[in-house]
Amino acid sequence: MTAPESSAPRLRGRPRSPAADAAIIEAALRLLEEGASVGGLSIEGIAREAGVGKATVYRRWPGKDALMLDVLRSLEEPSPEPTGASVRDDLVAILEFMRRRGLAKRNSALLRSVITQMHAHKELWRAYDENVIAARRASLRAVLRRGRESGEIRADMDLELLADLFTGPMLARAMLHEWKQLPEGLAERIVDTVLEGVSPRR
Amino acid sequence: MTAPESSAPRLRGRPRSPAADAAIIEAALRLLEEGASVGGLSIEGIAREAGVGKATVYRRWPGKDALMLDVLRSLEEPSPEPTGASVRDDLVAILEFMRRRGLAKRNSALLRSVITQMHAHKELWRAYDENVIAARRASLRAVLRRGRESGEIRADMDLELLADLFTGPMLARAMLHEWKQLPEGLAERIVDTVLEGVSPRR
DNA sequence: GGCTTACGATACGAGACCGTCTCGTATTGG
DNA sequence: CCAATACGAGACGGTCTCGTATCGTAAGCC
Repeated sequence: MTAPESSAPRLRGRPRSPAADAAIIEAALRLLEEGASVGGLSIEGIAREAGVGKATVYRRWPGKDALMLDVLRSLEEPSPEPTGASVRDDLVAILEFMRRRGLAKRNSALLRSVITQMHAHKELWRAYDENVIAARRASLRAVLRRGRESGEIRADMDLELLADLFTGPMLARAMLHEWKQLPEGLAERIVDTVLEGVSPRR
Repeated sequence: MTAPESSAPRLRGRPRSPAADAAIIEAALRLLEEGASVGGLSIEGIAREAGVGKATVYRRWPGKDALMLDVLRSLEEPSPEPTGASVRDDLVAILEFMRRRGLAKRNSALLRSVITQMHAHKELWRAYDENVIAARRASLRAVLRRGRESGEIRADMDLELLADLFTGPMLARAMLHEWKQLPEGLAERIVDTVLEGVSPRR
């Protein structure tokens, strides 16, 4: 998954076990899923859950922050390329991607914990923000801009606000009432409603 | 502010100091503002910050969870009564109320921490959810229902989805990019855009 | 086989916090 | 004055985690 170290390929002696790498990250994810907070995680607990010595963790990461960053990175999947068919379909695809991520259960409980716990360690959050969120947001903005040029979206709209109008409802629902699952077709309904508006008789 | 005990008015001996009540809750809020996570708060730390003995805290609350609940309650303000002028104005009023709460700085940093940290202690979250969020949601739903009856809102809309469409953007923005403040007029812009839709030429 | 490094396990001292308890003092009612 | 309770401060034994170090063993390279 994630190789904490890529430089200086030591050849002497026994190589580090990739299995341990994976076991550690898996254990951290498992604990987070079970409701542990980022602040409540301990290296000691993670090592125990992973069936691994503490030293094996410290050999790979200098501390909890660095480990957490790799844990987050392990969740990343490439976001979908806009097909370009129509702006409406691209927006649906992006929201549907979010929905599936939220449903993944792994992320559902996790994103909540992460997003806010992160703010405590400002550096961690900045790293996550720049590496992950910024990319997604840029992709979304590109789609919106295209829609404005093609006439599918009113020309006077603030792109920043638009982005929140589309993604906000999905995010809020995922973060606030997790268990009320994100139902099939939610992405389409959000996109179409925001596009067409809530008032009657257009 | 919040009286942890209201029954059994002990008359014997020295009465409990209301100043201590307030100091403890204030201290907890101060620590949360400074970025501490709910999980990271300690009774010991709160007592220290409040300039109060630990026993004084334990005399009032049995543990951290009960204390946290009162800390949250101390943030509550009555949500605005719908004026009934128009559904559009009522929606703006509700969102504007959310915006001001988010700006309060006290809540901004805090709500983030709370909303997700809470999920760890499921009971705490349920209590907060039932006591606070449910009431606001019911008020919002009533406004939406009224709008549907008065014809300001299309009849085929799912109220649950509508609620998320209006509140989601505000919530998401407050939770994700705190520092980018919630600008003046955001409530109006969200409401009007969702009502009228994003597509051009209605 | 010999060298080197990683492995799981565990011991270690340091330190934070827990919840209870005990100080000596302060503040009420009777 | 006296009994009762609250106060701030902090001692106490206990648990947990920290980050480091040291076991004996395992797995690669030469």
